[in-house]
Order: sequence, then structure tokens, then C-alpha cells
Amino acid sequence: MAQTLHNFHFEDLLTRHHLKKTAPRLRVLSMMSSRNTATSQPDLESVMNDIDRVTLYRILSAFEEKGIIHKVFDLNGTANYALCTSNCDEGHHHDEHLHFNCTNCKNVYCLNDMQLPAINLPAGFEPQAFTLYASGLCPKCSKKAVK
Amino acid sequence: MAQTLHNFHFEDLLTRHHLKKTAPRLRVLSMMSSRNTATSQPDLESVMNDIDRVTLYRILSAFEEKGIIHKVFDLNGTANYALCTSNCDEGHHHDEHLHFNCTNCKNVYCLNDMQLPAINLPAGFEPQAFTLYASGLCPKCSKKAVK
DNA sequence: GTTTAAACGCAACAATATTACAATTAACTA
DNA sequence: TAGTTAATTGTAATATTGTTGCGTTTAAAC
Repeated sequence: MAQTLHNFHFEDLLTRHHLKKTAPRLRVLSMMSSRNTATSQPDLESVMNDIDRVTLYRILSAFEEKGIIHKVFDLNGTANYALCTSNCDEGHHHDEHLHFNCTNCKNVYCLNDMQLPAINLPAGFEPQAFTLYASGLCPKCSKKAVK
Repeated sequence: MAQTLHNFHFEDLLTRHHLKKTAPRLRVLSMMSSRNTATSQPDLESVMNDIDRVTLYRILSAFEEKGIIHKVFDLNGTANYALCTSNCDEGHHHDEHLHFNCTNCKNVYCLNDMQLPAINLPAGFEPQAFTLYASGLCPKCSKKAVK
């Protein structure tokens, strides 16, 4: 989100999850919070090119495990990461919102306010989580498309 | 589906889409139709290990383009492929059904009968396609889980 | 049967992800 | 505040997944 979150928020977040406050981690958090879309792995890697790739992967998987971020694959199967808004705890995500993937700018939007309708599955299936994906044009790109 | 589809069905399918009838293509079709779940790329590759990897990729993308199969990424971002049931034409898929990813056996089920409920997006978003994912235990694995 | 465009196989490469281990450092403690 | 230690990072090597270019083969049309 565009809201300005300060470093001590992130530091706090890390300690709450028993993670050491390190420069790479704080930078990842700060970058993600500065965007209103999810961040793709390639994007992360090129922006943080001075941080080792392996370190990035480890930061991402640690954050995901702790419920700080969630991973979402876009239409091309590319991993995108976004901060969890609400109360995701360790190992239990609650990111059942809608993910919108713009076919033009490729951005992935987390539409947290969209509640998923109740879904009934055939007998035998025991769902634990739902995710709804939509693809199409995001507000910015649909404006441009009108010309 | 478990229904027994015969080779001439597939041959017909290929000619209808102006694709040459070749052994690799027929084998891919036959394998996919013999399963009631989507087939992952790694799975395809290991079962068809005598077909070149590149050929497989090309077959899959040709089929997808023609609307014969559709690609779906599972929870791990692995590509899975399944035959399109209905009337998908070239470049226009209509696979807006529910994909169920079992967290235990990792299988991806296409639940074609599940219709997606209508979704209203925030202003500005112009959706062109929806996909709903669910994860949890499939019938087989939920049975075993009871023990 | 000949011809030809489509499809295949091979080789090389690019991108993405994982593992093992040594070096560093944040956090704790004395 | 220095010393200790476990967590984290960096490096190297490797695995997996996907792409591109090109020569060879083959299905399909004549």
C-alpha cells in the first residue's frame, strides 16, 4: 500500500516473528510495502541485485512461513509476493482474497476487500483454502486502452 | 476421464485443428484422457521419456493455443495440463471452472460442473477471465486421512 | 511416387530454484 | 561492553524448468 510504513514497524514485525532484524529483510519489507501490487521474483531480484539470490529465496520462504507475505503465481506461472494484510499466523494463511492479474502491465493486485462467495464442492472434497484469480485490464491499463 | 476414448477420436481432433497426426501427439492426448486429474509437466516428461523434452513443450503449447488443453499452475507453481471439456476455440478458452489442488497427493482436479458465482470488481478493473482455485484434501486422500 | 511444409530431435542456452558449507553478524549473556 | 552462539548471509555447485536455432524426418497434399 502507498501508506508510509516506517522501519521500526518492520523491525517490530520481525521480532514478533522471532526473526533477526537484518538489512536484507528490512529492505524486502520496505520495497513490498511501497507498492500497491505484488512483486514478482524477477523484479525483486533485479531491484535488490546486491543481495544474493539465495538469500532472497530464503527471506521469501521464511516470510511466507511466518505469515508475513503470501505467494501468488501469475498467469505465466511467475511467483509474485505481497504482504499479508490481516492476521496470518505461522503456517496458516488467510489470504482468500481476489488476485487480479493485468494482461497488459502484468501486475498482480491483491483485492483484499473482495470476499469470496461460498462455494460448495462435490462430495468428498475437503477444501481448506480458496483463491480466486481474475485476469484482464487493471484501472491504469484500461484507461490507456480507450485512447 | 476414465471413459475409453479411442485413437480415431484423437486423430479426428487433430485434423479438425489442422495439426498433423503424429505419434507423440496421439500419446499425449491418450495419456491425458486416461486420467481424471490434470497432468503435471514433470509427470508428462517422465512417462514420455522417449519423447524429446522440447517436442513435449511444443506439443503442449500447440494444443493450448488450439484450445485442446488448458494449463493450470498448482500451489507450487508447477504447470499442469488437462483436456478442455467444452468448446474452447483457438485463442479463446472457456475453462472458468474450479481447480482443486490436493495438498496431499498434489493432484489437480478440474471440477467442470462448478460454475463460478458472479463477481463484482472495484471500479476500473476490466476482467476478461476468472479462475477459482481450491486446495485441501481430495476424496481419496480425505478417506485415507480418517484412518 | 514426389514435393513440401510441418513436426521432430538434438544441442546449446537462459531462467528459476535448491543444497551444502564456510563466513558473518544480530542477539543474548556475563 | 566484550564474548559466545545460533541465525543469517554469501558463495559455489547443481537441479529443474523452459526457450531458441537448426538440421533431419515425416505426414499430407498433389
